[in-house]
Amino acid sequence: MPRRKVSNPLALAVLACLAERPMHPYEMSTTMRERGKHESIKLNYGSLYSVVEALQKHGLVAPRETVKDGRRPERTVYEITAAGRLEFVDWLADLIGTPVKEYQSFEAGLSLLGGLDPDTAVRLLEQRSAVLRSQLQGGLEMQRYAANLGVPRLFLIEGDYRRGQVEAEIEFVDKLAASIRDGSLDGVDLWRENHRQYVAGEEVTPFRLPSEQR
Amino acid sequence: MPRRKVSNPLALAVLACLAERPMHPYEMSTTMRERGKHESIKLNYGSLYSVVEALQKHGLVAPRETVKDGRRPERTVYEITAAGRLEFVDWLADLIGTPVKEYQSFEAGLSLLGGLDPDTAVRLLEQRSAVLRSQLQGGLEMQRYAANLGVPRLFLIEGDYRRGQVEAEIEFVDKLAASIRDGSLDGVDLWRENHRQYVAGEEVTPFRLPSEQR
DNA sequence: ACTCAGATACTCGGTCTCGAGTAATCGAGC
DNA sequence: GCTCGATTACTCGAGACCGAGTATCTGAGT
Repeated sequence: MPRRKVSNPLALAVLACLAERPMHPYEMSTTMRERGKHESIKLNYGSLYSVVEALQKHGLVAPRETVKDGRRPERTVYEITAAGRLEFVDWLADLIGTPVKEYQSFEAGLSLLGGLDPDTAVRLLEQRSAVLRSQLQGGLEMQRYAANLGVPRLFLIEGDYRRGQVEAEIEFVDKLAASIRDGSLDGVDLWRENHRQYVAGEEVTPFRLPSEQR
Repeated sequence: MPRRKVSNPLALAVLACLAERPMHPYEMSTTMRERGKHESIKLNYGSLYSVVEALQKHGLVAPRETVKDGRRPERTVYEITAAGRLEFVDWLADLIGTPVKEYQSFEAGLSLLGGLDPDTAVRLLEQRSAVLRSQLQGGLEMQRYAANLGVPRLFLIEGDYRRGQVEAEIEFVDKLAASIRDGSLDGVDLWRENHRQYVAGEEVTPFRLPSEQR
């Protein structure tokens, strides 16, 4: 059983919306989009409806009324319950106060970097750096624009966080590329040799710790 | 249809293992653990076997032999195919060269930070910072230990990346906590006022852009 | 020689996720 | 007043994911 009865972060966003006022699911989705929350919390319809249903099953939200409007599909308006408010702050506190390990695809890629040849790796890292830089640029403009509209910084901190992470990643990527290029990274010689064997069709001698040497 | 026939990163690790030599699934799992790859790529048995099956279905790996050893469950040894090798480098190149947006739970939490009261938020951010610092410490020791054993840096870069990300996060968290505490973050006054209303049972006046003001 | 923890090797079915698909209504423009 | 694309609002089934559970074997200790 997962730590929480409903574990999709989208459920937290649903609780956040309903903490403000009752809504029907589709309205939650538009609200989230308007406020840019979908940049931080994955939103898709399938999950939205199943998450609301799950929240209801656990008594964290409750249907308040179902409006039938012409022959349109009826909208069910939900409200948050007392238990839902508790769950909301508890969950949120958890997210902020307790870091959890998350698996990122770039990290996965890095851990297998040896599977590429060094020159290709450098080229790709440089490409990544360039894309990250332009994303960073875009993010900054977005933030300046929002600030101009008068949105308080408080509502833009996710962006600040993201920016910090991207900046750190750029720094890392650039340094890594450089250290492969100039051979200063410990292990590149070995790496180069392995790939030479590989393209030559020879058997590749995998790395062994001194202690594992037979 | 996802970008790749098999999209679980674990499949990439499987290809990486088989690129080295034929193996049976369980051996892949132990190999990954020995090399610490499970820190970067989520590994669990259920996924492992279904992923191998999926790879086989798409012709990226093929069973080489099934060994029956006493009355133990038989082990099926797989090998990588030519198509599998192509997929491996192509996928890996993609992971390294092209950043993708990933949803992190802390970012989700930050985007809803307004749901906590400011003083609680500060307390939780301080707590997070402390945990991150100790994780960072642990990671550094691990790395020093591995370096002492003679593992080339090349095989530890995931850790370097992670460290950079954690350091950036600590910096962000500390700055954010400070700016809430001393009130220098634009929007805290509003935030405080909202929570005052909230605990007083008054109706909370949500933030509106000047342009949305009625 | 017996026991029992730990390693080996995998299976299974329930839950969660996804996103394309459906179907009705609104409204701008001819 | 008609058409067509955008918006509103939700449904559904295929497939991914998970991790507890099963069954066997090895080997250290008594």
